[in-house]
Amino acid sequence: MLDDSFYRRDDVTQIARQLLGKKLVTNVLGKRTSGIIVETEAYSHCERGCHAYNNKMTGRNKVMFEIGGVAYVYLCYGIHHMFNVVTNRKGVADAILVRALEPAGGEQWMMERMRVTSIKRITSGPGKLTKALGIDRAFDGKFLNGTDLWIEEGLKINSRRILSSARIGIDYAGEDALLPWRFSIKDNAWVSK
DNA sequence: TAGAGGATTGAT
DNA sequence: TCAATCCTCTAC
Repeated sequence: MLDDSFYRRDDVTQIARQLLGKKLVTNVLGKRTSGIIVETEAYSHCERGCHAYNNKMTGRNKVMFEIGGVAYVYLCYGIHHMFNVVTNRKGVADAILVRALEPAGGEQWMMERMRVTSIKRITSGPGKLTKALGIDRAFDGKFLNGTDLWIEEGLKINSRRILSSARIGIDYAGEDALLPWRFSIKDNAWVSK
């Protein structure tokens, strides 16, 4: 279990890098599933790609303004749940989208939830990993140190193995869409395409 | 209160 | 390339 101080820091891109290799665990209806985080994206209230750009608070994103260490979960395209880690101090809306995991426990439950018989690419995308781990909006605003959702130490990732690139699917953000705030583990097969 | 659109995915 | 699918936000 990570210490609260891990999330309550100022530099969201630094935390996004350090989340790579950590293990995300859920325990939903007695089915424990987990995966190593292999891809993240940082979002800051200072740039237009963020739901809370310019400190705009709405019913959906208000959890982003909470203290670092809680989950921000919302529905996208009416179909997919997105899981984010809220960072920074209360009132400062920064968050990190977890985009892909490498399965690391409970694969049989993930396959059951996804209705597939192979673990191939089962968590390689933000909408897929939430479904595989049973994450939905019931987790929105929950602390990441609970008994049904938490993040713990996993693998040590050498900084030379971390790639950075532009974030996905935020063309509306103008030049902020070009910020290299997407981080992934080099040559990992579970990174989204 | 109506209308537009989204931090995606998988099939065509 | 396109539809699925529904909640959120904005404007009227």
